[in-house]
Amino acid sequence: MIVTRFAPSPTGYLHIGGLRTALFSYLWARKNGGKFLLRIEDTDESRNSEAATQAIIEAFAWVGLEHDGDITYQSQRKEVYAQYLQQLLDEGKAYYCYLSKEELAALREQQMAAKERPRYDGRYRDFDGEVPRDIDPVIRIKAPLSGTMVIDDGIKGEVVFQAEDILDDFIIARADGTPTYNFVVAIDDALMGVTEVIRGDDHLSNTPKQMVVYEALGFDVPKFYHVPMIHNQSGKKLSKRDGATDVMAYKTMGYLPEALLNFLVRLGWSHGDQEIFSFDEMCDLFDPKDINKSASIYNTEKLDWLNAHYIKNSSNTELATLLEPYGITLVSHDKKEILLDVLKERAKTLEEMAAMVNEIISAPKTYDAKAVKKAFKGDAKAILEDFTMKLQVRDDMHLPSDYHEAMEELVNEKGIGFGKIGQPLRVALLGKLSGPGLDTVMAVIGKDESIRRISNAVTGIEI
RNA sequence: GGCCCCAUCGUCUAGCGGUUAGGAUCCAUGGUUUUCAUCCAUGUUACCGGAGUUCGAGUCUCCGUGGGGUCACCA
Repeated sequence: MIVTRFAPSPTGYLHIGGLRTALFSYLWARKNGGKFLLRIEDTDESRNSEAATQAIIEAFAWVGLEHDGDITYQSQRKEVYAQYLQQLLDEGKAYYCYLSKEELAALREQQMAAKERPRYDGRYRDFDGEVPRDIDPVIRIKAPLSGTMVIDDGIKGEVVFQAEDILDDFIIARADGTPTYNFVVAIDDALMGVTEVIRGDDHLSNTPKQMVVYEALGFDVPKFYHVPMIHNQSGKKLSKRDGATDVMAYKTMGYLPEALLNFLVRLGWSHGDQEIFSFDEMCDLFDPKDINKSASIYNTEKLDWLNAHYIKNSSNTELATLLEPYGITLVSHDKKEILLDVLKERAKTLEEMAAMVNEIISAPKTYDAKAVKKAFKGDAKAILEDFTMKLQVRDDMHLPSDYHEAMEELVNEKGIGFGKIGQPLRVALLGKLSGPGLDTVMAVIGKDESIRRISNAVTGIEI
């Protein structure tokens, strides 16, 4: 069975890049009828926070990625790591190293000065002399110091490292006894039964170290897929400092989770020319072999387009609910269908849509000066007053077509173009020259409110 | 700097030895719309450079160049 995982360290919100690798892992598990596990890498107590863990869970919930089984917390597995540490010590595959931090730093400086690669020199590897007192030792693992390490990566292909280029006896437990990342990752992935590790390719150079651990402990090495980074506009690795990378910020800005996922799945992955993927389609079609080898630049132009697409295809009931966090209450509005039918063709985000609702529902507080100048010339006011009379004599005004007829009648009687009435009317109703069809606007706000706004404009606008 | 990865329109990408190098987005223009947006149509724009292999190279090889990642008692 295929088992994948997402293993964030809870140091802040979940960001876009993390969500994408999580999505890839999720899809690959679903596609294969396998499991997708979630592990919180909270071994560094000084940097972790419970709030960050909650933020990650909240983001997962919002986009609808469900992990299988319970969440694994590394902070709750200290005994497990201690046990394997002891095992390696007992088997002579790891050893205590009494080199102090200061001595290590000095060694590194010396090597750098000599233009050598900074690395631990192995002085305690087979040490049987007198052990220094007053030093809490770290534990180092015996790594192969020659030979080649080969990663059969599902995306990059075969990646070959020379052990002497990249390895030394690296630290697997700190002086305070806590285990380090490369050690616990390997243990947890093995114990959790993870068969496919899909992660950012910034981890590619960590992989040989983890392979050392797998081998020392006799675990099977999983299949690795190192996904190319997402870069920011300046071509560097996308980080939390780049802004607008908090997944939940996209909710606030009015993006739909299906749009965000569709956007992310196409960043670095493709299935021919297809652009639109439903969640089910993604699960069905995703394959890591179709992931690109090169990094992509983060650019949300396409996200806006996708979001507009998914808004258009949402039901009015769904939209009414989604607009509520923006202070829009439409459930009981008798013209909500008409309003939403029109607005969902126009909005790129829910936030934008909410603003559009407000522009229609509430009377304009100000009139755009340019719009007034353009629309209120000649006999505009007279035409508006004529139109008011047309409205007043009509009953049963409900549909946009009812208002359209009234406008049509007026332009026909007066022998004028639609613009003659449309322009000033638009300013009167909305305060500006753009917006949805006037017949729709009037149908939504009703006859009385329409007349009120027109009369306000006629008396309130100075020409 | 060492090691590793990468390289097609501005951006996301298709291509897997023979194509007028395709799609999407963005942008521009036209149509639809009383306006704006939507929608539809059209258009501009790309194989990093150089050798080699081959009848033929965006595709394979090598060398450059450029970009990125990583080198912790962080994860």
